[in-house]
Amino acid sequence: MDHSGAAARPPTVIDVANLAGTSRQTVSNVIHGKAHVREQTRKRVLAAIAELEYRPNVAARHLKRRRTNVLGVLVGDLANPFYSEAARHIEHYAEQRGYTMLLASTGGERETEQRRVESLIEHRVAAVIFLAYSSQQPTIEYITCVFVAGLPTSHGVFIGVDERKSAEQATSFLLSLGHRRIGYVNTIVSSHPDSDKARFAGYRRALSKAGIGLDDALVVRLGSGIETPESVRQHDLQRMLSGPGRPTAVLCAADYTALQVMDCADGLGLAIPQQLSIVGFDDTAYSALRRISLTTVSYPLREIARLSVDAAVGALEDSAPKRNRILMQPELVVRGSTALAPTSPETVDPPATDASPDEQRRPQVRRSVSTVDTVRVRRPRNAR
Amino acid sequence: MDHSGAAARPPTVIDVANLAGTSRQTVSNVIHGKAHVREQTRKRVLAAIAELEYRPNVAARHLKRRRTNVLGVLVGDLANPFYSEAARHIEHYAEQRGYTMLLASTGGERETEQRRVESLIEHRVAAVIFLAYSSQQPTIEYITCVFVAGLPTSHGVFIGVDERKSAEQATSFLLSLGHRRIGYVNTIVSSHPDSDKARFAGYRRALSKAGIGLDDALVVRLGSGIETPESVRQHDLQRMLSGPGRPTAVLCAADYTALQVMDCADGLGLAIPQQLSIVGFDDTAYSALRRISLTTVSYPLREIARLSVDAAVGALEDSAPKRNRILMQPELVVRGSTALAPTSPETVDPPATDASPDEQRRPQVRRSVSTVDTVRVRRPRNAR
DNA sequence: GCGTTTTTTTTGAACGTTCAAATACGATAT
DNA sequence: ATATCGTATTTGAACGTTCAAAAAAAACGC
Repeated sequence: MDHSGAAARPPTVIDVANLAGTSRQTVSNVIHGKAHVREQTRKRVLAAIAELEYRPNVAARHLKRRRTNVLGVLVGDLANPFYSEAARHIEHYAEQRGYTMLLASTGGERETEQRRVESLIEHRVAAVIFLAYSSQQPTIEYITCVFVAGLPTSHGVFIGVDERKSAEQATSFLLSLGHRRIGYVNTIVSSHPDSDKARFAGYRRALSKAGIGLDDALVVRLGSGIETPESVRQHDLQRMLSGPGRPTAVLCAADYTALQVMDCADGLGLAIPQQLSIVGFDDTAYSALRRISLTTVSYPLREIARLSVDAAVGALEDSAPKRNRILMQPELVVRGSTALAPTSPETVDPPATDASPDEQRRPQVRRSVSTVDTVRVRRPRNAR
Repeated sequence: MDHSGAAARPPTVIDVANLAGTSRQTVSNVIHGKAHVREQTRKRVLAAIAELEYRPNVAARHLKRRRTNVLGVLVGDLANPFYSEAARHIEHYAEQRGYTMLLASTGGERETEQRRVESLIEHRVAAVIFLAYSSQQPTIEYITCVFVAGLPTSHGVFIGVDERKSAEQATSFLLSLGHRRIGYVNTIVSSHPDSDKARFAGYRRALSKAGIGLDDALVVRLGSGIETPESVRQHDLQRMLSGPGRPTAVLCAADYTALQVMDCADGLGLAIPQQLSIVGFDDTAYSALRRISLTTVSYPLREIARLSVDAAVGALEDSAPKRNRILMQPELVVRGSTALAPTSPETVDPPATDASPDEQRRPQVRRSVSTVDTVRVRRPRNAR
């Protein structure tokens, strides 16, 4: 099987054809199982393919067919498990549909994003799935777009969750636990400015419904990456958590961010959840670890991945236009990072929760069953 | 700027040439800044490019030039931060050198790996960086290979760390803390069978040097993924950790695995590090979190990423042959997941460490300074 | 055996780019 | 004015594949 004599360049259909004693097109036909090919010929061609270890050149195929089987995927930060897990699922579903995933990450920087998108376009990806992007997107007329973050747009398919509502429900849950000073921590590497806004809007709305005004001192925007713990932004977080009017609970725009907050609290010696409740967004694998046990808004990540691939491939292959807005409902997974607010003047009316306070306080216990409905039931009791 | 009248197909050099009133080649020349192009012409071409939002078709370029600027990267499991962080760095360095990253993950399955490699070949990637692969690799003559896992091979560049030595040193460190029953937990989705073997060999060697035999009951191979905590393999782990002859320390082949072990211990109510010391491999971002505070063998991940891109690009662009074996020395980062072994008959001679036992026991304290050298100094005192 | 249909195979052209060679253009020198 | 040279630009061909159409081979009917 050693063809060291041959030039170090990959064999082509013509090489295969020559070896099989036939022509280009016949080889092509065998590969695609299309036209009528005599069984005898087919065998010879297959043998030649195996012999030469021939693999079709997808670039040449693309050129002639004028479309690729590549799905571009744009994520924010691969270090964030939300994105890496999403990428993993997308790769899986894409392959199932006969597509290859071309992954690119923005790192949360506008310029990087632009370059990466350019690169995807240069590769003429058939579609781009945007899991993270700035609002300022170059118009790509000839590329199918699927947006997973942000807000429903006019062009392209949108698949997402109701961010505002989710944040509102998560905040309401904290309110129902008696928290009145609830902080909000965001990250720089976010999926989309609009997602940020929507989540923040939900947070604000829940507060205002409870008659609580927005306190800017409780809002922090974090730098990216766990690995840069001493960034400037991190100091803002420390100040927020250690100041005199520090919050008793914090809503984080991502689990990844929640981990930073949790770590910061650990550093400050704040007990979680006794002194500080934390709620995240995403429900990444780490949040389920007993040590972390993060209460979080769970996103149906696998489903989102499947739907976005479906949407992309569907838009490419089906003539029938699909519905271009899919809105999913995330659910709140209650774990050990949240508890009743420490007794304070504001907490006049401690709500009767279905779990005993003792159970609420033990971080080890994992109660990942409570859903959005639970929150809904609870909110009216307190939102006054 | 709206060209809705034009066909929904990307503009080509010819479109640009027509608009600029010049020819294909001149456009090409402008793009590559090569030949003599009159300033006046150059401007017109650039204007046309901007006007049409032209982007070169890399597939066509590839076809003509007979090589791509794409680096294939094969990882094990994107959910494992080791791989996702590596991918992130590789993407960065690749872009710096003018290359695009085409990421593929094996999921630890032989068949998936094979399909993904096929896909990389079909895309005619200029090189493949193997961060995870089975020993059984198809011979790819016309593709540059860089191996980051496994053992130095005859073909391709090898960049790695001395796995055996690292594992030996980590084990020795545990021995120096007085541990005698030291478990070993591996994962299915590993970088390479040989890496596994090397690490395990190091573990065994350290044990045998200390006069301790191998106890099969202390060796477990875990299923993949944190998200499947109740897998069959997980039960093996539980049994190992809760059995009568349970270990006082465990060496894990990856941080990702160590987290599973840690979580399992938490579930069993085993105090870390008082009742169980844990050492991992990789030093991913999560291991530095105070809640985790995992003692681990730190890999110079960014450096490895940079070197592998350098090696790949170097092999492609330089005529001079580079050294094809780079072996790096990882360092042991001592954090809170390890402590002196609980007093037992075997621990006759507790070593005098430079940290007080009290400090050793507090998980919150991060002492990430100790390196391999520290271990070296300590080992002789105890290894008798 | 010969025209006709059906099946199988081959050939030419094209996808968008770049290399190599050819040509046009301008200027300078003769 | 013409040869000469350097600069600027264009043209033809090719990369490896597939589409469309042509051609060849085989099968069929009478």
